[in-house]
Amino acid sequence: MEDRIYQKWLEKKYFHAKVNPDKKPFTIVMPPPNVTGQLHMGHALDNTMQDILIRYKRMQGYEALWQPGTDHAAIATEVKVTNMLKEQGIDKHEIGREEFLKYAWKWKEEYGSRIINQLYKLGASADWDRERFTMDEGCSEAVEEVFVRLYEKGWIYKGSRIINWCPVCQTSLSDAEVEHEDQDGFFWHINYPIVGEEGRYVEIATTRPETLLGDTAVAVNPSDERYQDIIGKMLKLPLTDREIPVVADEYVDKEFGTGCVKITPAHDPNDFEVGRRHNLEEINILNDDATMNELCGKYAGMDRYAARKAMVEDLKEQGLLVKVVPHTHAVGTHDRCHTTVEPMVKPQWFVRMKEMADAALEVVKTDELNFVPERFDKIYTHWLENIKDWCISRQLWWGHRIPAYYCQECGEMIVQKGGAPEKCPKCGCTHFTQDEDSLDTWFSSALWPFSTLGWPKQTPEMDYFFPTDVLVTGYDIIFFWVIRMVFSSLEQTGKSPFHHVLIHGLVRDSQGRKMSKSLGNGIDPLEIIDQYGADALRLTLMTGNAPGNDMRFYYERVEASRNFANKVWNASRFIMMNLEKAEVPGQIDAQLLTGADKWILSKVNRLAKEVTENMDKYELGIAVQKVYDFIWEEFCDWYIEMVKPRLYSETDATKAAALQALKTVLIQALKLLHPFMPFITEEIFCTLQSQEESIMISSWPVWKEEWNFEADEKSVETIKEAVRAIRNARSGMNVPPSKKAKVFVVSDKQEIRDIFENGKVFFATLGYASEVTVQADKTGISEDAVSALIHEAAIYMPFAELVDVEKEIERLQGEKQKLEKELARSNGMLGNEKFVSRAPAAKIEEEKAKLAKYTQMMEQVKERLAQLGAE
RNA sequence: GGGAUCUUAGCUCAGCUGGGAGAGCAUCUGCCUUACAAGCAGAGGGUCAUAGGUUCGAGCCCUAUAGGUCCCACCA
Repeated sequence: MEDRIYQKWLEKKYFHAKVNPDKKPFTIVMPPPNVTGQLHMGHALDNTMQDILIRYKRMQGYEALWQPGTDHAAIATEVKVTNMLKEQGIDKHEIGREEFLKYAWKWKEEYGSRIINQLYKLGASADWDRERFTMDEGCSEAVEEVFVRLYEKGWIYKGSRIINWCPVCQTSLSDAEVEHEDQDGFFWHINYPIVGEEGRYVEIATTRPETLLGDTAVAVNPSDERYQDIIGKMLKLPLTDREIPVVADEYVDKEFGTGCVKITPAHDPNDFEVGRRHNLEEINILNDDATMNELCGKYAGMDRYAARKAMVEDLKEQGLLVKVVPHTHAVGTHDRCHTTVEPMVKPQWFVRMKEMADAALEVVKTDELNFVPERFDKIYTHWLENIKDWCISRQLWWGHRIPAYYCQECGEMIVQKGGAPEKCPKCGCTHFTQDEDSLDTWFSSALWPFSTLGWPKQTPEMDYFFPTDVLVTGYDIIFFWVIRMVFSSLEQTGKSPFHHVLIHGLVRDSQGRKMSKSLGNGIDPLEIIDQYGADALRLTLMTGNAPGNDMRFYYERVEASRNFANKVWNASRFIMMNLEKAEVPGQIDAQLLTGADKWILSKVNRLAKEVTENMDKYELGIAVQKVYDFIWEEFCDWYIEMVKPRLYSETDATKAAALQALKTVLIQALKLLHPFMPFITEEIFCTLQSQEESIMISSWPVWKEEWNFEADEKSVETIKEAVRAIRNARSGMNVPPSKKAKVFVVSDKQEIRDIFENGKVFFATLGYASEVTVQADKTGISEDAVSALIHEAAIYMPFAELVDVEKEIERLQGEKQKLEKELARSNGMLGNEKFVSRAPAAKIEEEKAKLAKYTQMMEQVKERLAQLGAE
C-alpha cells in the first residue's frame, strides 16, 4: 500500500515546488546524507521531522520546498573505495589519482541512489526533481567561487602550521574532526644534562618521550625562582648529539610536573606556539604513517610506540630516566577511524575565522537565527568564541580540488576559477600544476543552503526560496555543519541561511546505548518499515520525546504505534461501512446535530487550534500526542459509542447528521494526523471521499467559530461523568455489561434533567441501561438500589438480586474520604487570608466553585450513607 | 578545568509561560458488547533525587549537595 501511494504522489508531482509569487515560500534544505551511506535511525528521525514540517506547511498553503541531495563525504567515501579496491587487489597509489577517481565516480553512481530510495520508503516528500550532489557542476562552481573570493580577501591562506594528522587516513584534519579521549599513560621524568656543568640536570616530565628527538628547547616559567639561573643555558639533548637552550615562557605552569617542559614545536600545538615565540627550529621527526623518520638515527623506521619503548629503555640504561608515574591524559583521535592523531607542522590551507565568526555570533544575538531548543545557542556561541582558523586542505583525492595552480617554471601560485591559467603573469610560462590537495568535505556542505538553489548565479529560486526557514539536524553536527553554513552564508549572501535550527537528539537502543556498527545494536529502519509500516515508525520516532533530547528505541513502542494505526484504520472502516449503508447528504444540517455531535465538533475544532499552535512551536511530540488522544479517546471510545444507537436505528431523524459528523470529524482528524502518518491517512482519505484527490494537498484545518459549542460540551461532559460513575459502581460489584439495569437519574435541577433527557439515547447504551428514567426526586426507587453520585445528580440502579449493601457502603465511604480531602484542600486555600488577598480573582472564583461543588456532593454522599443505615 | 543536561508510577518518558501529578508498556479485575481481544470497561501504583530559599501557592523559579549522561578544553 505504501509503495503504491508514494508512487502516486511522485507521479502527481505533489512534492515539486516552483517559484510561485502567489504563494508564500517555505523552505527546508535536507542535510545531505553521504552518498555511500545507508539509512539509519538518525536519518529516519531527522527526515521524519522535516517531512512533517514540510507536509504541514504545504497543507497550510505555502509553496513548500524540501531541497534534497547527497554529500560526497570525502574521507568516508575515499576509505570505502580504497578498501573496495584493496579487496580486488588494487592499490590506489599504483593506479594514481585519475584512475582512482573513475572508480570513485562509478561507486557514487552505483550507491548514490540507494539512500534516496530508502528515503522514499519513509514517505519523504522532498522535491526529488531538484536533487543535488555536493560535487555536481553547480555546487562545484559555488565552491570555487567561495574559495577564490575568500582567497582574494585574504581570508584563505596557505601556511605551515601545526595541524592534526591522521597517520592511517594520511590526511590533515580540522579541529572539529578530532575527538579527545582519556587514555591511561605515564609521566616519564627525564634528566637533561646541563652543558658544561657536570652532574647537573634539568628534570622534565613528558607523556610522549619519543618526541624528545624533535625537542629544540626546554621551557620554564620566567617567574619560577627555582630555575632562574638556568634560563639561557644549553642542555644536552639525550640520545642525540644536539644541544638545546632553556627558554622562559609564560605558558609553563609552575605547579605542574617539574615546572620544566620539553619543547617540541613540530609535534605539539602549544610547543609550536612557544617555538614561534622564541624562534625555535621545528624538527619533524615523523613520517606520514607515524613511523620515525630518517632524522631519528637508530630509531628511524620504528613505529611511534615502538620507538617510545626503545627510547625509554635507552634512557634508563644511560641513567637519565628519573621515574615513571602513571598518568591519564586526553589524547586526540580521528573521529572516523579512531586512530590517535599526530600533531605535525605541514603546509596547509586555512580559512581565517575571526571576522566570519563575529558575524555568525551577531545573528543569534539579533534573533535572525534561533535555536530550538534555545539552550543550543550557548553551544554555538561558545564554539564560535573560541574558534581557530579552519584547516580546509585534505590530502585526499575524492573531493573538490583546490583551485591553486603553480607555474612549473618560476613556482608562482595563481588562485582562480575555471581551471589553470593560460600564462604565468610572472614568467610567461604556460605550464602549470594544480595543488594536489582537496577541500574538507564540509567546505562544500557549508554552502548547501544556497549552492543548491543556484548560487552564485542570481536564480529565481535564490530570490524566492532563500533564506530557508528551518534547518533540522542533530546536536552532534552543530560544529561541523550548522556553524559553517551560517558564517558562509552571511559572508556570501549577507543573510543567515535559515531562521530556525531545530535540534533533535540521538536515537539510542533500548538500553540507552548509542546505536553503532561495532556494538551491532543498530536497528534498521527499513526492517521496521517492512514489519510495522512507515507510519508506525514515524509515529514512534515522534512520540514521548522533547526537542533536543535523546530517545530510546524499542519494539514495544513501535507496537504501540502500530496499534494506533490499526485503531485509526478500524474506526475509519466502521464509519465507511455505515456511510455505505445510508444516504448521506453532502451538507451538515445544523438543525439535526445533537449535543453529542456538537460536542465532538467542538472538540476537533479546539484540537486543530492546539495542534497548529504546537506545530508552530516545533513541539511535534505534543502535537501528535494530542491527535492521538483525541482519536483514541474522544472520537473512538466516546463519540463512536455515543452515535451507535442512532446509526443502528432505521427511524432516528438525526442519523444522517451523525454520519455527517462522523465523516467530518474523521477527515479533520486525518488531516491533523497526516504529516505524522502520511500513508494511512491518504489511503483512508481517498476511500472516504472523492472530491479531493489527495490529503497531502488538502487544506490544513483551521479554527471555525461555527463549531464552537461550549454549552454542548458541558452537557456531554456531565453525561460522561455519570457514565463513568455507573461503570465504576458496576465494576466494583463485578456486574458484566451484558447485565442491563434500569437507571434512574435524580436531580432537583431542571437543566441537569434536561441534559439527561436529551442525551438519553446514548446515555442508556454507555451506561448499560435497559431503561432511563429522569426525575426530580427519589419516588419509586427502591431504597437498596446501587447509587452513583455526581455533581448535582444521583444515579440509581436497582439490582434486585445483586445488591450488596456492605460493598455499597464501603464504596460510598471511600468516596466520602476523597471528598473530605478535597474539601479540606479547598477550605484551606480559601481560608488563607493571603491567598484570598493576593491570588488572581479568577483563581479564587474557580476555587469557590469547586468548594460549592464538593459541598453539594458531600451532602449527597452523607445522605445516601444515612439512608443505608451507616452513620 | 569549563559548560550543558537529566534524576517524576515497576520500565521508558511527557509535563510548554508556577494554580488540584500524566501517557505508553507492565500489573490486577471483569468483558469475544455486530469497527477493533493489536480491543473494551474498571483498578492499583508516585513525600516529582536531597537540603534550603523565593511565593498566597513550587515537579516547574533561585542556591547548594549527591548521582548519571554528554559536549568543550593546550595542563606538558
